[in-house]
Amino acid sequence: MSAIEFRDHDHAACMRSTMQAAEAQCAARGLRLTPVRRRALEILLAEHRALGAYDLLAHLSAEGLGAQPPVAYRALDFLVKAGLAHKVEALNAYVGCVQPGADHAPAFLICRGCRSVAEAETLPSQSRLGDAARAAGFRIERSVVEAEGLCPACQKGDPDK
Amino acid sequence: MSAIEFRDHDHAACMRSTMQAAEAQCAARGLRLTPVRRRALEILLAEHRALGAYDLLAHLSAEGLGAQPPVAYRALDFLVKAGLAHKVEALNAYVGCVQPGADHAPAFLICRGCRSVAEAETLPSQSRLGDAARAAGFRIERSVVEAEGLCPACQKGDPDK
DNA sequence: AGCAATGATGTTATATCATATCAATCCCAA
DNA sequence: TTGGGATTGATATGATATAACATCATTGCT
Repeated sequence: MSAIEFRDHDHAACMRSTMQAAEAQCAARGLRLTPVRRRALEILLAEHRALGAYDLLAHLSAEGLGAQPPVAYRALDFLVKAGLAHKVEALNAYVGCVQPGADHAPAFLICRGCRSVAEAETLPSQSRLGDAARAAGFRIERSVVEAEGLCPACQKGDPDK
Repeated sequence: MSAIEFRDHDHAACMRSTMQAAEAQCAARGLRLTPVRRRALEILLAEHRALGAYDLLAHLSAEGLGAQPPVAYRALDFLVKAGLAHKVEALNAYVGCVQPGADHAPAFLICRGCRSVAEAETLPSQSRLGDAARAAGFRIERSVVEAEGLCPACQKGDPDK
C-alpha cells in the first residue's frame, strides 16, 4: 500500500476522483447522494484527517446545511453504510474513504501529531486474530484495526505536516 | 490461544488466580491496589464481558464505594495504565485482563450476542498493517485490534451462553 | 395528474460517555 | 511529626450519540 495520505500529492485531483467514484457508487447502487451528504463527504475528504461529528456539524451549519446533531450523524451514518466513510473507533471520529467501492475491512494508521489518518486494507482472516477466532469457533463479522503513532512528518518534528 | 472466555471453565478459580496475579503485579511495581480499584477489577472480571464506566459505577456505588463518574473513571484509568484492564474501543467499554503481567498489545473477539469479550495477542509489527506502516515510514505506538461477531454459543442461538 | 409509500430532513429533547477543578484525606518517608 | 505526593469526594461541565415526532421530497403506481 501507498499511504498517499502521508505524502505530498495533488490533493485537488485526489478529492475530485474520490468524489467521482463516490457518485458512481451511489448511482450504481441506487443511493441518494443528497446535498448534505455530498457536502459532508467533501468536508471529510478535504484533509486526510478524522473529524468528530460535531466538527462536521460546525462546517455544515456554517453553510446553512443544518444545525442539530442528527444532521451530522445521519449524514455520517449514510456515508459509513455506503462505504464512503469510516469511523475511527479509537478517536470517535470519522474519515472519508479514498477507495470507495469494494466492500472492505479498513485498517488505519493514525498520527497522534497531526491527526492524519491513512487507510490500508486488512484481511482479518489471515491475521493472528483470525487464527484465534478459528480456534475458538468465533465468527468474525466486522473488524477494527487501528494503529496510533507518528507519521513520517511528525517524527521529524513537523506536526503541521 | 485458547479463548477460555467463550468456554466453560472454573470461573471462580479463574478470578482468584487473576486477582492474585494482579496483586503480585502491583506489589512488584509499587502500585497501590486500593479498595475501590480492587473491587473495580473484581467487578470487571466477574464475567468475561465489557462493562461501561457507568455500569461499573452502578456496582461500586451500590456498595458505597463512590457515587460520581470520576470514581469509576479513575479506577479504570489506573487499571488500564497498570495493564490490569483494557478499553474496548468499539464499545466504549472496559474489560478485565486475564493475563495481567507482561506489557501486551491486546486483540479482542467481541460477541455481539452476549457481549462476551475474549482476549488474544497481536503483534502489530507482523501484520499487513505493520507492513503498510513500515512502507509509509509510520511509527506504531499503540494498536487497537478488535473483531465483532458471534461466539460459538451465540451462533447456536443461545445468546445467554 | 392524483395519490400512497418510502425516504430524507428539521427540531426538540435527552441519553451516554468522559473530564476539569478544587477541597479534603490518607499514607509513606524524611 | 510533618510535609509532599497520591488518592478520594464532590460539583460542574464537556463531548459524543440517539429517540421521537413532525414535515417535506421523491418515486412509483393507477
